[in-house]
Amino acid sequence: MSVKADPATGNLADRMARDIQAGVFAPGMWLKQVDLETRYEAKRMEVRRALDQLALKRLVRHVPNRGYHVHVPDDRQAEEVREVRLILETAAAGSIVANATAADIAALRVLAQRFADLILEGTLLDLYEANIAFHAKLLALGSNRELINILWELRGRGPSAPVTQWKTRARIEQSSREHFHMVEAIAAGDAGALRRLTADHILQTEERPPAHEQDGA
Amino acid sequence: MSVKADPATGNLADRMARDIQAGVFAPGMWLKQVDLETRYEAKRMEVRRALDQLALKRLVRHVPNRGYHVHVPDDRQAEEVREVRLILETAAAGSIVANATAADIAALRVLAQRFADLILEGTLLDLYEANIAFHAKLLALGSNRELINILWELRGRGPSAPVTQWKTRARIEQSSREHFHMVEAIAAGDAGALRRLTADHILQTEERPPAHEQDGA
DNA sequence: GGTATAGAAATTGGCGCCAAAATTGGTTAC
DNA sequence: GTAACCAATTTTGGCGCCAATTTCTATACC
Repeated sequence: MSVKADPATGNLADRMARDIQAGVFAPGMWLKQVDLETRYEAKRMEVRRALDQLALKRLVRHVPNRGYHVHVPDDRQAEEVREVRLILETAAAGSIVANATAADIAALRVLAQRFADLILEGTLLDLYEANIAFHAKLLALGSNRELINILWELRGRGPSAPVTQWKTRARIEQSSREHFHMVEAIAAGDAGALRRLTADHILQTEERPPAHEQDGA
Repeated sequence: MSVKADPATGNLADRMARDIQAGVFAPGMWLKQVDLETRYEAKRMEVRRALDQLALKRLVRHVPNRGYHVHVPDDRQAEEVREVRLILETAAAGSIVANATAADIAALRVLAQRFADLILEGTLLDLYEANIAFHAKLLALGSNRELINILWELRGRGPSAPVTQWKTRARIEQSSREHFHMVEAIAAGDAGALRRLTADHILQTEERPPAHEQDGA
């Protein structure tokens, strides 16, 4: 696919963020400004600005006089990010269920299906994009925009999905099943089930038999 | 007061952020680069970089070819920020209580007392600093650093305390009392009480009679 | 043969200058 | 007297150049 000619500064940081998340740049890799210039067809200053923004978001680390390299989250940080995501996504579950219209649910089913289809036919990058699309649509249903923003930002801080999360085909397929289960929970108006499924999805715990007990918090 | 000669770039953004929060720059005010240059004794480029960082943190807004102005959070956003803070700070309460040593509690008492003393003797800015110090020490007890970072950043996004939160002397005194109550809850090892007090502190609800029922989530 | 050192190439990062755009103030026409 | 228009000043923002620092390479010495 061709690189779109969209040289907006803010957009460059986003594009680079996506590429980092998608695993185009390996963790720890040094990002040389000249390379980025040619790769994104951007001016030197835009590259520098984008790198500063990414450094502020902790996606890259800045070492004075050495440059910027892709940040490698240690285990502790990864675990902490998961914990915060767990807190916030479960907190958002209520309003997601409350706000979802029939059209929203249909759209989510389409996105979940697209992800499922791409397991066989698509590349890992396609899969990554489809996953992002599903979760974007899902989160957009929440009523608290600040919460959504933070979650979106937080998603970038964890380890990139293709590299560490989707290690095995089985794991990807489980993710896909979880997507469908989440949609069904929303369709059923069952916020508690959505919370439970979201927690499993983030923590990547093994699939449970359908539980009926009400465990709050 | 003299401006310290600390021209670290990242630090400049923080100093400006503090000044915005403290109300030095009125909401909506245009921040002219030359003024900032002289005020902070910084180079033009540092100012620009700091402004970009603040724009990314949503503390200022950037209008192309017009400049940067202090962001005015609308009511909806302010409410949403409060909601997220509520979720996260109550979530942190558990580990705060668990981690607090006797020395920590003593330190918190000192900081709460300093705030109380400054109600009479200090300026509004002193009060602001003391409040920050208390909450910094409090949050630092949490074990999840990511959560602490987000909360700290979130604090900047809400309306500045002196301008909108501490409207009346009575309100400030209630805040001070709540500080002490929070310390006592920690000393007693009562996470539930700390959660409740934190919620009240953020929402600025009226003081309740000491409740005993267990209301989770 | 391996290591240390010096020189060369490359990379980052800062500074100043200048053009484009906007605001201000004054002047003129209606 | 008011409104519109035009000129002058101010302000932002981009571009290119160059210095400081680091990394790579080749040579010499142990």
